[in-house]
Amino acid sequence: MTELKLATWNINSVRLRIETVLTYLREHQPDVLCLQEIKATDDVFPYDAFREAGWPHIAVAGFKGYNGVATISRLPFTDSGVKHWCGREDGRHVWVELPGKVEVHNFYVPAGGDEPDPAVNPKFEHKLAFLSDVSAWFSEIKRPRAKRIMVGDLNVAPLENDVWSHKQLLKVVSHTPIEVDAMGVLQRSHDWVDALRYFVPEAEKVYSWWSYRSKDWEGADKGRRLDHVWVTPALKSALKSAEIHKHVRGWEKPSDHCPVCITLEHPA
DNA sequence: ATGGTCGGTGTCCGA
Repeated sequence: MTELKLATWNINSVRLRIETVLTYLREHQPDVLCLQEIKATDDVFPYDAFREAGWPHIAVAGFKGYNGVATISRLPFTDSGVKHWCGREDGRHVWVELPGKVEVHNFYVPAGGDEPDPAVNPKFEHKLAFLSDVSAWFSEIKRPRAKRIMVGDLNVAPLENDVWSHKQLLKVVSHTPIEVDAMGVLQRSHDWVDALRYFVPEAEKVYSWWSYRSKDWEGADKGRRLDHVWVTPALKSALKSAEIHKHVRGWEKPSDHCPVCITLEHPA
């Protein structure tokens, strides 16, 4: 393996958008694609479509109707598994190990509902507990030279220029100080490097999600960066590029998220 | 301006 190309994408129903995903795979040729919100159980996941397209290695943590994550790959897995969080088996984390002992953790963090107060909103309480539990786990398994990648719809836009208006979103779930703090704890739990911001200056606005509730998503450009790719320090020097594939948001019948993609050099 | 639009366990719920 000389180069590893890995993308993450909240697809908002893998069955409805299977042709869209295949088009993306053919166009961008990632070795590994991590999907979130597949909205499918394991038994109805479209395995054959991915196998026939050339991505035969698939790990799924499915769930009926909501959530669900899947990692599809051209490279075989040397190990894989599903982890459950907060006492629920709700399809929010699947992990795989690639040749060269590179672990890829694919997450769908709870969105958290509308009210950013854990005392009155159980969904927000769940989101904070989820981030806290994952942080504690990464702190436990942390090893200085571990080659790990964490990706997914983390449902937090941590930096001022990860949202269209920092001031107007301070009380909007995804950008509140309490979530941004929780994400900071998570990021420090394994000294994660934010791959996109490794290449894009913090002063530059960059988004991966634009609401469906906008007549003109591109013109209004009221986006947020909710989708992330993080790598451990051992992989930092291997980072070659990170891109947001914004044009995909403009395709027909799009997901409200677009893919985020990184290229790593010689990760094995 | 507190609406708006999606998808699926579809005529409500979660995003």
